[in-house]
Amino acid sequence: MTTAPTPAVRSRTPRGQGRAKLVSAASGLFAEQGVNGTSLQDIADKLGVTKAAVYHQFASKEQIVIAVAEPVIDRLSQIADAASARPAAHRVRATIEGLVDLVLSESGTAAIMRSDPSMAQTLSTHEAYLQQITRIDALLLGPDPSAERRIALAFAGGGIMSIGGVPGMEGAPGEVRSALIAAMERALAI
Amino acid sequence: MTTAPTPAVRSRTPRGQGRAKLVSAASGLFAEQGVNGTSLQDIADKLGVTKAAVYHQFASKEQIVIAVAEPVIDRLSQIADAASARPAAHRVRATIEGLVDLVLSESGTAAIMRSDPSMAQTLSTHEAYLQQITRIDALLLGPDPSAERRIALAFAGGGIMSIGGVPGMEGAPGEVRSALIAAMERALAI
DNA sequence: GTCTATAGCCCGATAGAC
DNA sequence: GTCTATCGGGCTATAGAC
Repeated sequence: MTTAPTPAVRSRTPRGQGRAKLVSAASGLFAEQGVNGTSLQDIADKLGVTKAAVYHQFASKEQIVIAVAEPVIDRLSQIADAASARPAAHRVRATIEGLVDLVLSESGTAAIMRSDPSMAQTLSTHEAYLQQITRIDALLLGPDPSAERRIALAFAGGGIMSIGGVPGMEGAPGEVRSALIAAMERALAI
Repeated sequence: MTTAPTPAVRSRTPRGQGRAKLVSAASGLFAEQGVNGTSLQDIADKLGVTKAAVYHQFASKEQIVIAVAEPVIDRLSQIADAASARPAAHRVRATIEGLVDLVLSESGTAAIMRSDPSMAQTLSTHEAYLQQITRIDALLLGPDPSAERRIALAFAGGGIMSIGGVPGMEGAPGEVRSALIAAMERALAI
């Protein structure tokens, strides 16, 4: 069949250059002030437009919250895909590396996705998010995990996702990455 | 001199049984909904009174936020005191044990103190908090820490403080405690 | 796709009676 | 120490012109 090629990721951004800018602005504000602490007026001001212009792009504030989270959810999916394709012995390491790279590049968004109450409530009913978190947890736990390892995962998960909120992590890039990978491997080593 | 004994901790709760109930109610709501997501009306409703009654006890919402954080700050101070009094070789372990006991007993409050943007803003100008955090960090870092250890501390600090937000941690109490201590020691071991 | 204008609601905070 | 009542303002969201 010679059907027209369907773009692999047409995504939820049908057409819109302004939409991407809006999501970027909202993401930064959410990370600084929290979701509840950020009004649509704040977002509009940062873009130099009015609230009504924002509402032309998104039907509600919750839709903006989802749009902010979606790139991170997509990357969680990619991390789980890549790790699952590797031999069992390398899956934990591959998952850890993927998560560290994720929080280093999307630090603010990753942090609020774990800790912001408003974001948490939205994501708790967002199937795509729950699916990917379940996959990541399963990869990090391995088969037949002990209670000790489950607790260590809760600890390590909170640690890695909270890194974005910590100042002074911008210094030597490669060093931060390897140190975080090492710390997470140690935390999970049981 | 035989002056009247000054109560060691008269605290900021001059007189008030209702005040303690109010702080307790606010603490729970802050943990569930975040500070920005909790209105004075929410707090008043949980107590079965009106907003005006809440304002009789606290002059502003920020004063409630500080009152919620204060017991945790006091315990951080006690942890640092106790750990500092021990031989250098035992200080890290003593600090870790203190922090684990703290998050297991004040889980919700500890979590929001690390992650809630509104709480963070209030605490960033609260000298008592900054002092105790500095002491705890110094105890966990030890003398002349490497960059690697500083990064591990940021990771471990986020992990331990976020435990309160994780479900399913209510199970076997002693087991959770020892598993968390072990995970944190491993994360910091460099 | 952006604007002005506004509806309708809830917010934090205050005044004053009991 | 709790109440009723209210102020001024910001919030999400909508309507409709350009």
